[in-house]
Amino acid sequence: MATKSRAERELMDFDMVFKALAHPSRRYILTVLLAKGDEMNAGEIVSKLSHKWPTITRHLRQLEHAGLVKVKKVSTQVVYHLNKERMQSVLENWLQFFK
Amino acid sequence: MATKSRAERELMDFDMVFKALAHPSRRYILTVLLAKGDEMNAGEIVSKLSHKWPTITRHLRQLEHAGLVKVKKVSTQVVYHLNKERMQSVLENWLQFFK
DNA sequence: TTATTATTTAGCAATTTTGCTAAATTTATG
DNA sequence: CATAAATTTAGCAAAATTGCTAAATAATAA
Repeated sequence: MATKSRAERELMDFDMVFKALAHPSRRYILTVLLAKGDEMNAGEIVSKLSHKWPTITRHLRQLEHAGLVKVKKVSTQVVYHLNKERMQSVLENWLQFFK
Repeated sequence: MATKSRAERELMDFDMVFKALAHPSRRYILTVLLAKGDEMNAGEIVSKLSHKWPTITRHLRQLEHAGLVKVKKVSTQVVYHLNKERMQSVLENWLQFFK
């Protein structure tokens, strides 16, 4: 029961990714990462938005959960970078249905 | 002040479309329309989901607002059909950024 | 005109999401 | 070890979303 079929996994992908993309701040974070050459630490991202750090931390976790950003820790800093391939593949899979 | 720039309109498109796609029932409605050869009236759509009519009416309105479905009245019936082109164009525009 | 069918609107309760402040955690540095 | 810097977690209040029932509307049929 722990294993999921390909179709089930695809449904979960759609769910996580579309939920992540539903909020303007999260979409904005993605475009900021894109503009900055796709690698920024949390503090830099926070400085680009008008919300408090904990709020943005949570948005970042949702993006991470959706697989749209990847994270690595560098001493005390947390570096985020875009996962463009994931964005492409999940949305293309969805669009495929409508072709 | 009433006119919006191309960029502003694109931002609104992203907002409406991604919000519409965020809920699994709404995505499901779109795939049901697709499977049925993309034209169904409200009652048929309702019969394919496990929610009450007013709930689904509201989901349909959100899809319409996002431009993902088009609506026409045929006497007492309301016929919905997919706007595949809109789905394609808005999502492709978004994906374009990440290429 | 009345009744019927198809659908939407109103309005409310439950749930989820968002944003905040304050406190905790983690790693490096003096 | 104590402090500082970067970030997350806890927990709460406000706002948004979802689903429901009951009532309203619109077009057609009897």
